[in-house]
Amino acid sequence: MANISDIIEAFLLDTLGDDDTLSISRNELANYFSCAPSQINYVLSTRFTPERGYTVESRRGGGGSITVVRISQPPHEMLEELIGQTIADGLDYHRACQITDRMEAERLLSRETAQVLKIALADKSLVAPGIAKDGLRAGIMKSVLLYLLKMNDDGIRPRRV
Amino acid sequence: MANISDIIEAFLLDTLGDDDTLSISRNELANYFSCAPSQINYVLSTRFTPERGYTVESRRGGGGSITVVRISQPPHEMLEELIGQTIADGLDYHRACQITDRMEAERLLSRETAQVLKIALADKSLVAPGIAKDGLRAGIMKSVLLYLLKMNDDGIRPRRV
DNA sequence: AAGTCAAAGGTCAAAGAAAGTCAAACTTTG
DNA sequence: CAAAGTTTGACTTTCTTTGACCTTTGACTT
Repeated sequence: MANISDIIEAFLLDTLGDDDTLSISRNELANYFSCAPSQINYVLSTRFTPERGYTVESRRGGGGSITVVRISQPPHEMLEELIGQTIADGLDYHRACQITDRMEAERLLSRETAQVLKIALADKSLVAPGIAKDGLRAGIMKSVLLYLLKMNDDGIRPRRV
Repeated sequence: MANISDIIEAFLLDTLGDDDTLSISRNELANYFSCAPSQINYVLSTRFTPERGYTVESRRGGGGSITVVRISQPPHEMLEELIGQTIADGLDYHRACQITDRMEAERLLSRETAQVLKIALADKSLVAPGIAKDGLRAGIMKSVLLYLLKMNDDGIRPRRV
């Protein structure tokens, strides 16, 4: 955690607090952290992405600024979107973690469940000689997402399968 | 016992002490012990395995580092037993559900997590042409069980995998 | 209204900083 | 001696930092 990017990310999240929008000046921020202004763009484009539930807007010119927006989306919409992305063509572990983290952040999964799901989807867990793990992962993830979608749609508490 | 790997292992264990996570810089460590950086990977992959109660996380790039996470100090008997059975010769869905239910009953898993796990282990989630699903299931279940040793042993907050 | 210009922010690629992989060489051990 | 375990180093991948150059915008002239 000794890199500037993480620190700036933390700062932004903290400043954001419970609000869902935050406007700042790129130059001021860069100055505050004594880094190149483009560093701010780097942080924004790697951490405040739609995948993680954020959007960034900005205006140039005098008095311009950057606005970070937390996206709020109804659960089933988000799930559908994630399912769409998952079907595509396999899911590597990294992306699987992103999706899981996102679901956790959106309270669609408890911390524990998210954790266990990640374990289940890890390369180590998927012992499949000669089989594309990414495809396997996609299949599992999709099932889980569909299950959550269903739960969510009819508000039923999870029960025996 | 005078080989570097053992010494590094001892050092890490000692530094870990009573904590359950330890972050270090691979290069610094290698430098400290005057060995090749990849030696550290060797130590981690042979000694800090899930079987022995550890997992390892890492990040590359500037400010990157390696984190060793202790899953469990003393292996828990019931889980060990289950793991043993699981490794044996594959796991059909039915048996997977039994184990999952048992874990739920033992309060090792919440209802939600148990549910999601079952979904993940269902036949239809495991799209693997020509691969023994039972073997796959065993691998996944084994990983999850190993992970759970930690929550059970010391109720520590789950963290990133 | 058109032109000018400084003040924002944006882009991109190169350099730097870690960590990961893998196979070959070497050492121990049964 | 053969098998198993270690050690090394060359090469790869991923992530971060920096800086040079580009585009947009609004205010201020003329």
